[in-house]
Amino acid sequence: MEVTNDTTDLFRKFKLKRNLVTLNCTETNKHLKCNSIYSLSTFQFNRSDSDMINLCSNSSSESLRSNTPELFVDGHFQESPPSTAFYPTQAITHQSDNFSSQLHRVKSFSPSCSISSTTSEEKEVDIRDKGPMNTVQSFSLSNGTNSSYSMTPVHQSPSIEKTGFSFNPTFDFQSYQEQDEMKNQGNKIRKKIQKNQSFKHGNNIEDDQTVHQTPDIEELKKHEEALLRQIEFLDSNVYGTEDNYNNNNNNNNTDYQCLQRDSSPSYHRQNGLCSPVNSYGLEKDNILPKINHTNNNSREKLGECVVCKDRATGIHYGLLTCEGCKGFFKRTVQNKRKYRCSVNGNCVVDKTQRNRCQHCRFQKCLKSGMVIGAVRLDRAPGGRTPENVARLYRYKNAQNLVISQPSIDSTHNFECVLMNSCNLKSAMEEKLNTSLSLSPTPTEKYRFDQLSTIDSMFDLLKQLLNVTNMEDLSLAIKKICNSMIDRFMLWYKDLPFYQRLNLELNNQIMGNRWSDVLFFFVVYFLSTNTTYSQSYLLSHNEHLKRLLKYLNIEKKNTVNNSDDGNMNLNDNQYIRYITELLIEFIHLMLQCKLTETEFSLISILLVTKAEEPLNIHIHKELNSLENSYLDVLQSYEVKTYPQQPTRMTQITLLISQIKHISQSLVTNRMFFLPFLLIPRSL
DNA sequence: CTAGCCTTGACT
DNA sequence: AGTCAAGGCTAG
Ligand SMILES: [Zn+2]
Ligand SMILES: [Zn+2]
Repeated sequence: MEVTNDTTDLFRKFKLKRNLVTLNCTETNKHLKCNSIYSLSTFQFNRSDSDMINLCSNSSSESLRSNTPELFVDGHFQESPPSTAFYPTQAITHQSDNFSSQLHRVKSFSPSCSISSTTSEEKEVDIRDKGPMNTVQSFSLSNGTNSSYSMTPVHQSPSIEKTGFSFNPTFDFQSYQEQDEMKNQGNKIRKKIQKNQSFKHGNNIEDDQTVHQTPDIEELKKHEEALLRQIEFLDSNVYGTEDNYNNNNNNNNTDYQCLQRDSSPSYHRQNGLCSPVNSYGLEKDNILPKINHTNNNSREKLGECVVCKDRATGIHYGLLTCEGCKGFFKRTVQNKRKYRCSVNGNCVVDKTQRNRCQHCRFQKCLKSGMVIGAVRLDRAPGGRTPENVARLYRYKNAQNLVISQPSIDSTHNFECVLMNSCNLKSAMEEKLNTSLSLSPTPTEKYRFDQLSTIDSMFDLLKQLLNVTNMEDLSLAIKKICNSMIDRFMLWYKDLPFYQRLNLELNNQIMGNRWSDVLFFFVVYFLSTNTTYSQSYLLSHNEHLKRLLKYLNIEKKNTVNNSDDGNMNLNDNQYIRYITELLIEFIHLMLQCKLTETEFSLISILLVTKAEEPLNIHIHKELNSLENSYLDVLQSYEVKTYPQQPTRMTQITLLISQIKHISQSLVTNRMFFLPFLLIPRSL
């Protein structure tokens, strides 16, 4: 491929059709590198000839993790599609039809891939970006030796149109870029950590860009496969115990219920190669109102718009909606319009009033589950819904079915609960209560992708980084805790065993374990964020300084409420004690340098530990669950850190410390303590 | 801007 | 040929 410096020339070499870029490559024995600036979006490679094309991920550690950037529209995050490989049991993911074995690694969200061709014939490689934008955003090409070229579709000369790029000129590409940049910071940090102690000992990925990545990948693949096998075993094991349990207790009428294991949505274990046909999981029987017998008019039988109750014309952007809401949603997303509610954000959205407030209408669209990513960036009409969007539909639909009880109603004013007292526990309880009883309004659960929970948690915490004023911080912490709890619940509900445990138990676990997980997240955030020096994190003075400042503010804000505002002398002693503990814990975390696998396993272990006084059978059930995950962790440690035989013990210690500290923080109403350390300067 | 109607294009 | 869910067009 003749490479020139002229980007428009480069563009001519790319035929773009919808989300498809065709790269014609005639280079011999050279390596071409394609990097998406969305460093973490997915690529799928199709090749049109039968020659061998090697596709390698440049940074193998990356493949373990996916982070598709989120869209930010009108004050709300739109979820990105479920990712792969973060939670062990979900490591197997959808895979495109065309490739299976060869591209196994690549399909899992590798940020950058290299293509090497071995013949001199012209090659055609289709690069299909499966990222959230559903479009190839940008590529940089390098021929592996000296020069590299980058292409960004925006702000290019009109000649691009020849190639089929038809971006909306007003599309603010830059800002999307920046947002992604920001959102990915947390991952960069973790990336760094992984690089330091990745699976290959001392194999620096970056030094080795063009050749010999294969061993890395092989290694990783093996490792992943091993983990998967283990997990499959784990699953069957859990099923087994369940069966045993059921067999042994046919006569016992306990409150334990085996939740429809067989009808569990298949997306959990969807082992790739799902045909795109009807794969949304949008089974009409489930989502359409059953009115067929009353009115068989061909127009009416679709039902009513989920958003405004007008007559629906089909499924648009993932939801059964009317033409109006469809168009409105499309215009809003295409033009990136921002609305503001002139009242209080609670306007009624129905057929007659839907045009009164655009803000509230769009909010309802989002809350109901319309998918921003389904609005095509390239505006190409026709065709089928791409897999990444279909996956989202599937995901939402599954959520819809799994959570039989309506979940957290985000319009409910939990913030008040948090503002008035620091007692997060009551807020949590309230959340759980409402989540059990309240109306079936679709909720925030739709807005956010389960599998990037960790990232979204980190995004929340990142908001605290630049707070300089203690008063703001105090407010922000409460807000963020609130959101984190929501996300925690979503995270939990997507764990593989959620559907197997009964609702009561699940709620009990969520109600008792949220603090452990949140606390762990925060400290993990602190310990992996490179902006903090070790001396800062371990300084008693810094801890106490911030804490006292915070308590003063709190005191001021709660003059009338002596219940929360009064810190007595005992508290002073407690403060010393807890600070000591916390610092010790942070120290341990810094030493451990947890990998993401460990991080996710620990999170799961935190919720699977059976501590509550439970029915003996349930206790057993939880125990075996915990043990299975412990086994996974154990085998992971043996494989990954053979030179650190005590690592497993260390992690067990970590877990017990987490539980101790977080419980202590909650009972003493000091849960905010670790949050105080986040701002860079106060 | 809105929303009804029309065109597209992948897939059955 | 028919279905579905994208986008486009345009009178109101
Ligand atoms: Zn509607
Ligand atoms: Zn409004």
